[in-house]
Amino acid sequence: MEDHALKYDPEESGSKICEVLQILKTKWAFLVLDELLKGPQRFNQLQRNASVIKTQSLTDTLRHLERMGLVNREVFPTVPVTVKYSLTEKGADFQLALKEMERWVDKWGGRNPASAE
Amino acid sequence: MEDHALKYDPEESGSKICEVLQILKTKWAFLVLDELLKGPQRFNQLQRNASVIKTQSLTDTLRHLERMGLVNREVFPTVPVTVKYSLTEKGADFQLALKEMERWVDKWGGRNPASAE
DNA sequence: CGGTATCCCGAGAGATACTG
DNA sequence: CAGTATCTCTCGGGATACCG
Repeated sequence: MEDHALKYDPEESGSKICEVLQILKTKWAFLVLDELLKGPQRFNQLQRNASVIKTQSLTDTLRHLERMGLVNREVFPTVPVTVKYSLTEKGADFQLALKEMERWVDKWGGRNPASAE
Repeated sequence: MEDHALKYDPEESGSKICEVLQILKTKWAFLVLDELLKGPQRFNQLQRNASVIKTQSLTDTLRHLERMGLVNREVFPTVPVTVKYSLTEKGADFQLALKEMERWVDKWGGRNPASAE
């Protein structure tokens, strides 16, 4: 399994942004983190709230974020197993970046600014 | 040509983050924007400074960002053509998000915090 | 409920060569 | 210099089925 996707070295490329991208790995990470900011959630909740993400991608993303230390996974051995996902301090701290991006998209919309079209 | 990749509707998915991801489209966008924050650059400069991005991907990304209104492209009909890429107001405004991510990666590093490994 | 296991496809991205 | 044109290939990710 291992870490795999290190096609380039962040240090070498000279950009911290690269490092961020590698930690998050896929775009879904942004979405999952954003979703978990609303509070801890169980797997199915996440799936419903972020329904654009498919089961497999969601698991992958969660596992990855867990390994990167952004997400906590707690298992409760109840009758049907219950699993709670929550943000770690590291994960929660990413919220400022997310909020900034939301502010940005809020301000600039999806398209060109002066495009009357 | 058109807009193509709208596999899901941002509104429907309920997340502005999705919208951001669609505007940027690929991870390279982050890197290119970050690079252009240092000032306007010509194609080859960008390629050298962000050498992890290959020619084709760089063009794609630049064209995309241009269409999304984040980047300006100016052509100077000098002897060998000169092309200058710079950020638009919209593009430059994304810098806060980038800086936030850099602060974050700076603080939390690439790995788990308490991971003694 | 909370996943894992597969199969499959398309797009992102690498490498190389060529052009106005 | 600043790209475009291909070709290939990997991998993210969709769909579906099954398991503890």
